[in-house]
Amino acid sequence: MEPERDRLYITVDLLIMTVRSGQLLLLLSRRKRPPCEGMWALPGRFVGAEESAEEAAGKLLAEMLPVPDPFMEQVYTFSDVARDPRGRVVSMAYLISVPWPKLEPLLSEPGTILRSFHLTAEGERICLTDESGASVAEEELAFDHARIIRTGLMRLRGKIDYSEIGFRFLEDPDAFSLGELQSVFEAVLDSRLDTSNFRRFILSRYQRDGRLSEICKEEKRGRGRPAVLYRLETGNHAENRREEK
Amino acid sequence: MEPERDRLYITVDLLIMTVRSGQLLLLLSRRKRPPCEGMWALPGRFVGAEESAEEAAGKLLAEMLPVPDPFMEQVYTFSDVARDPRGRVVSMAYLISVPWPKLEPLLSEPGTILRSFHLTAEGERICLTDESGASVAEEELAFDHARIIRTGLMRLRGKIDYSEIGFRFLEDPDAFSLGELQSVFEAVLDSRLDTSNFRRFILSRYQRDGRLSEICKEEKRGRGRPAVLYRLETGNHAENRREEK
DNA sequence: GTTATTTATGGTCGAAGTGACCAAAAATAA
DNA sequence: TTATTTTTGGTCACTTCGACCATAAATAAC
Repeated sequence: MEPERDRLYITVDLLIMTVRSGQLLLLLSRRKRPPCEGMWALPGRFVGAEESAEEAAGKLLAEMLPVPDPFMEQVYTFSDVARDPRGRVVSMAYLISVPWPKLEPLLSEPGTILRSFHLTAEGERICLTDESGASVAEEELAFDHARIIRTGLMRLRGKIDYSEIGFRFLEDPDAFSLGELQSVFEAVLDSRLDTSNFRRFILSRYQRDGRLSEICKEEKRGRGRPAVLYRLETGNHAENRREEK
Repeated sequence: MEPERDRLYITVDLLIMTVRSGQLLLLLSRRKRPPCEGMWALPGRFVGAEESAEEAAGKLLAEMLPVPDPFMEQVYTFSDVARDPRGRVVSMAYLISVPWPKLEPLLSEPGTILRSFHLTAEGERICLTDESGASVAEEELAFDHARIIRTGLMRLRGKIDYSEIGFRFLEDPDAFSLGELQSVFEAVLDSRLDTSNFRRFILSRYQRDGRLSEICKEEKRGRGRPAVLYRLETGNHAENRREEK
């Protein structure tokens, strides 16, 4: 698709995030074409005239990473005039939470161009780090994607302790331990949490209204004492409260 | 402007809100043209190819209601395929907080087509009430504007107790009493608050870091004991935390 | 097999915050 | 002068939260 001047286009850009061994990962691909050729970019796609942005984002995700039952959430819409040198392109950003075990086999498939980067933030600047430790500077990111990533990360961090988005990174929301959940929170917030306090927080918040229930304790992997497994009823609870600058 | 088929358009729709005597008001205008002729609608405008959505929203506001230093905030972007019968129109909603004393003279000017409605919510449904008590049903609202209004109201309510948005409804952010601020909160939340607890909440939150400071006590209108006046430093504090469903 | 290590679970303690009150001060209205 | 209204300040019980500590139950090390 070649954009025309004097016309206005909409794209969706995906913030595909996952948590692997205590680290928050973001998926980027290297641009093969100008503009911004060779730079790292969020996967994106133009929105067609016959589809909603949600549908466009869903289709793009299905093409690139056919994960079952993906969790998508609109983050923000970026409409600066000069954000795309090709012309007038408005970008709607969607945040997608994927459990790492579902993502990992898809990433190693031959056709995949997506690569994962460890995502953190230092003050206002985001930090993206390669598997080898090499970091991607904000200047190496295409368009205004650094800003989009920053917005998405702040959104995720802001929502994690009052919405269910943290649970969407769990391999199996019907059988997880509190330790696994804590690991997700620590990866997202990039800080260590007190295990005992975290347990109290989660249980008091979700077990009170019966959405979090103990399931039969199975024998589990890992070193220490085996953990009780829980299940979250993904009810349509009131989950709208706070927002972006 | 006449939309073409097979093309995609972007509009901004404004949620202009104010607080008058303890009530939250929203501005609507009656549509003069099809589609949705005769129905109540949010003021809106197409986004041109040479302007950002923020600029478009600012221009529209300046044309219709030239309030000084308006406070705008992007709420959400609505992109359902069938939301506009003319074709493919994506709407970006902006929330605008205006002090009633600045708004009132503009509303009574001859050219103004905007009218104010008392906005509340009963569960999932919004309630819009005329000055005379007559209510506007969700079905009398154009397009998907009922949904947009609902999203905006929830956003406002969710942010009011941790962001500075409540202060933007005050006539003078450099000289207000806690009673005036409480009245704003009560209007937005549509519930009564305990005066003493509200005072403690605001002072502990904003006075601690020096952003809220007492100013010299002027003689003031009203009945009871005269109030101490405060001033808020509208610093660029971290105000991004939580978001929409 | 015994000991160290790791992870999970449970609890305490004090600081801070919150909701429901009460009371007094300082103005106006009756 | 008295009643009413609004502001200001305070108490008290309850909850929440951060920083700890202790124990249980598994594996890893020796």
